Amino acid sequence: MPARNAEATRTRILDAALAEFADRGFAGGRVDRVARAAETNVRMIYAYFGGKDALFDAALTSAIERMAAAVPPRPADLAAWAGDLFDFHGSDATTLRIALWAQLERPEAAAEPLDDYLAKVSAVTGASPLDAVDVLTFVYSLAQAWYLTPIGLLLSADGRDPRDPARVAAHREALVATVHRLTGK
Amino acid sequence: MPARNAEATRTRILDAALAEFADRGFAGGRVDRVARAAETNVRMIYAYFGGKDALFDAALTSAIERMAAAVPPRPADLAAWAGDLFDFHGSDATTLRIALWAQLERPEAAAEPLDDYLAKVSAVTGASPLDAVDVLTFVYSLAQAWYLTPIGLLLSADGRDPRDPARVAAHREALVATVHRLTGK
DNA sequence: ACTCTATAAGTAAACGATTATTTACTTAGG
DNA sequence: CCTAAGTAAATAATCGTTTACTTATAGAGT
Repeated sequence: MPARNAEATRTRILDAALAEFADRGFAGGRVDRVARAAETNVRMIYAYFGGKDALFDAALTSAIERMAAAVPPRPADLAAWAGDLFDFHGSDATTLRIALWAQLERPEAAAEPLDDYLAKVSAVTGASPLDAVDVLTFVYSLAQAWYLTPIGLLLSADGRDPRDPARVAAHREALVATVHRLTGK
Repeated sequence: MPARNAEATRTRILDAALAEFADRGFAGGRVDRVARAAETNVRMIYAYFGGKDALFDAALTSAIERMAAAVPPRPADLAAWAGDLFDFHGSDATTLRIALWAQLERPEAAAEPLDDYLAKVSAVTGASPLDAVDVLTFVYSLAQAWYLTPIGLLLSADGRDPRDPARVAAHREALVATVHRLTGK
């Protein structure tokens, strides 16, 4: 391992950028903070990625590729797929957050990476009384619902602690059952 | 109508801030742009609201109060409520966007205003096999699903144009039917 | 009615701190 | 020793906030 490693530096920048943008968004994300977290300097970011815009897009694409790899499309069993997505977002909020931010701040860039992934799911949606794309948006949305709900709201409206693993597991069960019913059993 | 009107100026600032923050978020929102849109100057914003943080919170609360007034809670008919929410967000994306941004950028401030509103819905959830809070998060999420889906994704995955009113109406029907089934008919 | 004035409403400009981006320079390695 | 990798520092623009100032308006005292 040489002291100078372009590939490794690029990867460190990408990882740091993903963490930064998922946490603070594009407008709130700081280039010099990414450089410090990646143990390099801003000049390298511009050398490898061109600018803040391109860095964000690269981080977004990277995150969605990881999700696609960790949670493969399962068009034949959407309920199981929803459960997988739920677990994935529960173990790490990064992907959900950067995707949300992309949707709000850079809607053009938001579509492309998700496109390939979700298209595979909508391709074969089994036998449902509903339109395939409607089902897809519903299922994808249901899998995120828990994490999009303000925690303070859950704390006050629910009798149980939303951070309790048992509570989360209960919601997961409700999710899988709901998608099951939604897709026509 | 006097040339000097504190109440009117305050209202203009609040409306301009809501539009600005819904469009660009907290970090991306600019105080001087709000001042210009409100036909006043930044000093007034600090006189009336104290600072950017408090201005955002005031705009968020204002937006959710408008939503609560326009789409009253209907715990007895969640499917109809979901349809109302869908129509509301379809006619104006402001509330959905600023709420999403608040959830990402200011999670502490995000909960409170929504709290009262959604608590009323979850209070009486009729007869459902699922937990009341689970149902609430599902229904609220389903009503937003269409607008949280990247338009580019819909354009490529769906055979129909997602901006076509007929297509939107079809999704609305699917939404109401789904919530109906979800709440145990 | 009529000033006079205290105070609220409004404005312009500057301050100080950041921020994305670039220029100029240094160093390691084949 | 030449090129790619890495670094430091400057640039130029921007942004939230404050200071210092001006103007209108309502009400008290005559």
